[in-house]
Amino acid sequence: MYALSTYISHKAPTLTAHMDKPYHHGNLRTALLEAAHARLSEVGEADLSLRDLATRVGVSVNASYRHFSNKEALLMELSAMGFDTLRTRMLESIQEVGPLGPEHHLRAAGQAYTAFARQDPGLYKLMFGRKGRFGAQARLLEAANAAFDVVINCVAAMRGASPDSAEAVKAAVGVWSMVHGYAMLDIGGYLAGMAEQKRPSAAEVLRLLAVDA
Amino acid sequence: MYALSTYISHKAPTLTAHMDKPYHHGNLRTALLEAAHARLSEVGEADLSLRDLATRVGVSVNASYRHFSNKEALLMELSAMGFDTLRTRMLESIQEVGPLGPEHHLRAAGQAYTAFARQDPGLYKLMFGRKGRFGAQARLLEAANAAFDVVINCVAAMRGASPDSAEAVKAAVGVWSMVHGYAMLDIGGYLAGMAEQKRPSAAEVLRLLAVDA
DNA sequence: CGTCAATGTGTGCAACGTACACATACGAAC
DNA sequence: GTTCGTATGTGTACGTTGCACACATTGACG
Repeated sequence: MYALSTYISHKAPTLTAHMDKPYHHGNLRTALLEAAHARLSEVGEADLSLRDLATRVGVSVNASYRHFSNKEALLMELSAMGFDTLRTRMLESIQEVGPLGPEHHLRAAGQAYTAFARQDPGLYKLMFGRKGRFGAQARLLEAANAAFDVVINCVAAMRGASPDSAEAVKAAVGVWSMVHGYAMLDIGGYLAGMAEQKRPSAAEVLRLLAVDA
Repeated sequence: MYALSTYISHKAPTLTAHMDKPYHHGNLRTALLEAAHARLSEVGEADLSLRDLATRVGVSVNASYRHFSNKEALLMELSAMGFDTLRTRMLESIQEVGPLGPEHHLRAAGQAYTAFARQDPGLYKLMFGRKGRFGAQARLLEAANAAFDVVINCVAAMRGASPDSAEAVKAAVGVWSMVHGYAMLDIGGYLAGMAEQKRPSAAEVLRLLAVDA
């Protein structure tokens, strides 16, 4: 019934007299985040309820308020973790490519990016719905910027420019826009209605970009 | 207190005995849509409530169920209207450009597009959050496709290809992705944190596209 | 062994979407 | 013009939600 990691608690929780369930969960914070993540692939942010999450994890609703000040805080942390994962995925697929040059790196990162969005559309939508709602949250901001830096570095290398230069950043914003827009249209179902031979792949769309110009 | 068009009712509503307010609103459907639209610029979809809308329009909550089967239906219609407006804005700005050629037309459309998103970020987010939630709604689908057709036609003209050709559609998806992604990043506040001289304008980003290649 | 901070539970509240029964008003048929 | 059906409004009620508050249980540390 529990997610796997639920059992991997740092402090082994003791059992009550009825010995059926420990009073302390042992890893509630992580378990809640995982439950939210899992649920997001089924129902969409609007239908995600704290009560449901708590029940699934086997705990009272209010226990979650010991770990997150409110629902928004939980979603915020989940979003930030999403950006962390996205960054890792891009870095991994860049490393797999090896020393073939920055344009191959960018292509690989783009591929990893759209793969992430497609694999986890609920989380992806959540990630880009958080910010700007009520001012930037530091944790989320940093995670998002760290992911963006991967793109900037690729683009800067392609142009032989510094990652701090305006031209590199501007081009990187263009790349990010393209990939993000494609991912959103895709997971939003806006491409699904098109005839197969007219629907471009992520790679085809990326090829329209003149990054090194 | 009412939105302007609230008073422009087709059937002039009669007053009750107390003569302070007509029993029938006269234009409730439109008034609700307008109220929702207005509210969206202040609070975001998640905090939009039917009760609040009804109160603002001066009507009981359940009256709205005579015009929309549920909240989602109202938002769906509002989204579709958004796509209608977006299409109109693009067409208007294309017409203003005149016979300068398709690349100028595309640029103008892109400009109108991002302007629309910036002017009405709440509505814009709503529009792209609806579809795919539970299958396509015909009305919404048509409106979205009609707007997309404007882009396809521009791109097809630029390439001297048929709007039905796969190459035109694929390139148009690329353009749409780019503009949509940029708009989303912009109104999501993801560009706001960047230094001014590093933050590209919509036009700069669009210039990265090799549409006619 | 006693105490305290961390972490859990139970109860309660206001707001939400929406279903159901009923009230009102307008237009068409007689 | 009265009658009557249909469109459109209201009132009440129910289940669910996020969250606040008081209280219970536990493990760690003196």
